[in-house]
Amino acid sequence: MTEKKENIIRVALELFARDGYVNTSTSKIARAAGVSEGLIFRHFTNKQGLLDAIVDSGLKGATTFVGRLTQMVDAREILSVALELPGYLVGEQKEFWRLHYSLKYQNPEFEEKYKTNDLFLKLTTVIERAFKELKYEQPRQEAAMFLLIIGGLFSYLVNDRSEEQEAMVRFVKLKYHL
Amino acid sequence: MTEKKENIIRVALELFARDGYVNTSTSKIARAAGVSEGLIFRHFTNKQGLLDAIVDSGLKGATTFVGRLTQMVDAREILSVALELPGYLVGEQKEFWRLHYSLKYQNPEFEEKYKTNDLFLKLTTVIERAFKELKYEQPRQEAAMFLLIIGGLFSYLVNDRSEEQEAMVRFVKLKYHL
DNA sequence: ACGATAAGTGAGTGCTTACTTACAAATTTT
DNA sequence: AAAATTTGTAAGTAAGCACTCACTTATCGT
Repeated sequence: MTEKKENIIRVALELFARDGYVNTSTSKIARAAGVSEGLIFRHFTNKQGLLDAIVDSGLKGATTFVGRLTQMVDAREILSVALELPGYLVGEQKEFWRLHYSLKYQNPEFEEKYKTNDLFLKLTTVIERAFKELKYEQPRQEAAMFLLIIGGLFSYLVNDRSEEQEAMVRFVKLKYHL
Repeated sequence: MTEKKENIIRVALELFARDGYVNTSTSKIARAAGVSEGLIFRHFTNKQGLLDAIVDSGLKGATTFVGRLTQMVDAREILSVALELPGYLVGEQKEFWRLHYSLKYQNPEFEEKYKTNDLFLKLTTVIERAFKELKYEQPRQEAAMFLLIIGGLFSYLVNDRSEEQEAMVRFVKLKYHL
């Protein structure tokens, strides 16, 4: 991976996250990255290809995190670590997760295309298992609600409300005796 | 309001919600609405003006609903009705709420511009008051978490998952003894 | 019936868009 | 060191964009 190619990816993520995918032209990206516009197409074929490269690399962090979760055994630990998922992921890739949300509500095919639902499903399964082990009466529903809260934590962080996110994590841990 | 003007608004909402604001050109709207493109600008000055008209009218339902909530006295009724907010609003204006979410994550100035935060704050206040009256230990945090769940209900509905939304409403009502 | 205002049209306008092409320079392979 | 491949550029291109303008048609108060 040449330096210029890395530049393109880095700058494109920045602009996509700030202004949105559709509002960011390839000429803007080229200018900001200090390369010719043609180079974008040499490396990524088209604008969508550039987005694909960004999303693929961005989802890796989430995939490994969820992978680690599925291997844990202690139910309380699973729930506790799952609660820290948003803070962990957004902490090191905030721009990517902003972009993720803007794409999700703009492009209906987004989720299936990048298989974020698979990831989500895995997360659901492992959380449901934890609630089952903790003898909650409706583990499936508990898991769904827990995931709603985790989703909310994401949106806190993506919208620069990290204090509220931290307070909420503490509060939820208390509520669930974690 | 002439029939053609109404047509423009209706069709534009449909296309904005389906394809996104930026991806929908004024010429497409004109064609789909059966009017000349110039008429859009005669009535709404520019494309943003058309969006403003759509959002202003779309937010009215939410405003009156929250207004009614603030006048209720019974704490349990407040929480119960608040839980039905997403179903009620999305039920009759699903396209608008899809659009709302896509704009929210695309345009950073969206919330302040249309004052949706005011609405959200009012909702927070009334729910916190309800939890206080019900003698919950941390009414502020309880309210924040309750709102996270309500936000999740919105995203269920906007993504065509109404069964999950209904199941969740029932489950939450049970959990909070509503 | 008339004059004014509002509603509506359609052919432009200049600009930006994603993308291509022909070519040059750098790097790697043999 | 020659050949082949990869990386890079600059100047296009056609299509689409939001918006304008000169104009016609309909509505309506007097």
